[in-house]
Amino acid sequence: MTKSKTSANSNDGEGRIRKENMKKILQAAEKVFAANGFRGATTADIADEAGLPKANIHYYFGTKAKLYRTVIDDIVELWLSSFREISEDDDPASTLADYIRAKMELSQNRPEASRVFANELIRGAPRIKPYLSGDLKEWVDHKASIIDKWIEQGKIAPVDSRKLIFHIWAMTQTWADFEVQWSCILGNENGLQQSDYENATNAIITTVLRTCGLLPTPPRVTDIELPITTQL
Amino acid sequence: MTKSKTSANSNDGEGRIRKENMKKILQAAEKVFAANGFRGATTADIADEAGLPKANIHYYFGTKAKLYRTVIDDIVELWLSSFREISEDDDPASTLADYIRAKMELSQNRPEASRVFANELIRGAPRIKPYLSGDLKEWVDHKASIIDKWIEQGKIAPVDSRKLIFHIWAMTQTWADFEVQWSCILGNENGLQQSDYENATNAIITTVLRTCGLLPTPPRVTDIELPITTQL
DNA sequence: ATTAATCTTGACCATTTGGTCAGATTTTGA
DNA sequence: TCAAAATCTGACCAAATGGTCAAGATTAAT
Repeated sequence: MTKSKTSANSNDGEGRIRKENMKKILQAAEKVFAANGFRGATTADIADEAGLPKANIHYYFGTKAKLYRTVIDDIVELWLSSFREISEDDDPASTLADYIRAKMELSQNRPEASRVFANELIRGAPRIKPYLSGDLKEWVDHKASIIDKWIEQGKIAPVDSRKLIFHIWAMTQTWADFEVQWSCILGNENGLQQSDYENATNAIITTVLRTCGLLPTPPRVTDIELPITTQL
Repeated sequence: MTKSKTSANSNDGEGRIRKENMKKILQAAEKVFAANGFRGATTADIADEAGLPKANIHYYFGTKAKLYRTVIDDIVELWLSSFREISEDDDPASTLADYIRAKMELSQNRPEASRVFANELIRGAPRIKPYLSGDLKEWVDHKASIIDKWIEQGKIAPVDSRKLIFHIWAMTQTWADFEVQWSCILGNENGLQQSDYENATNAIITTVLRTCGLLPTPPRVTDIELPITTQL
């Protein structure tokens, strides 16, 4: 009735404390799960990383398994939502290049998310198989069908569309998952530089566009369709 | 002095029992470490997998860390030894194709080895950084220099040789590390088929050769050298 | 100011974990 | 055959782990 003083001087939401702490915990959890996998991560580590007592983690999330589940679900949502819709009328070259850039930005800005996911996959995806066979499969099927249409329309060279998608993922995610390997080999033990990501992005775009016959590169090239010739 | 009866009826080595058990344990350890990472793996799991009591594992390897170290070292040795030497006089197309095939065979036949390594890298490679910056960097530097010579000689199109190697690794190893993801998306929840590996191998070879301007594909192509054009 | 709801936290517990050990068993070598 | 060397293993331990809880502290709402 009486206009309560605040309740939200800037409407930053009900349960302010709750929201803030859950966020802190989720960020810490992503980091620790990325670095140790589900079994290797400890709630004590997560609590330390979040700067909260361990009991607090359980107050908000119940069990380690539920916390992990939340982290994974957030990542999946990020994954699926962060790429624009595409259609068969889009320009293949710029669409593919944009997609590769977006994935590389994720690798650079959210490497831990990528690693949590990688950990889960390496273990055989015990807790996300349904998602792989469901939403993710649908997503890939849909994108692949568009690529196939591009091929039919003679817009790009014949390629195995699903494998093209897989290999784009492999090349982009490797820069997050195995960052340490690439930085060591490039002679930078302290991590990759901005320029490394830029070069890598360009290299991947080049590879994918050449694969699709979209870059007038090595020897000159024009746009014709021809039978898929793969064997050496 | 007296010619001892056997000591090895078929010379399968001194310490037969020792050798056999260590092998059993190492195989079990590779599996368990691959599936759980170092911290997530338990010596009890490894013992079960090996069919031996836990104390036996410690009898042969001392600590979990030493066992892990041995597993990693074996994998590194396998890695570095399983590709033939190459020289600038070799034919680029067949050399690259052979290399990709060899890597894919490793992915198919020793997926757990690949996953142990992947686990280690995701964690920031705490125990193998020296190897990454040492032997592995040298290996890559050497191969990259040969690719660069091919470019100079006009045998292949201009490419970023190190990134080419990285991306070959990424594309080939993803079929071991993330097998479950690809099989789910391809609609085969029970794992990949022989034909999947074959198709993937061909897709990767195609991609790499097109990247290097070595496949007369999309639109027809002849073998000329031209300036590096990478930006979209 | 008061009270209900929310949040905080040290202490605690049962289970799991890496690792040890001493005594028993098997293998080896002459 | 027989003793030394190697192997085996159940029982055990201290530390770490996921999780609980009850009592206090803080915040929110009137």
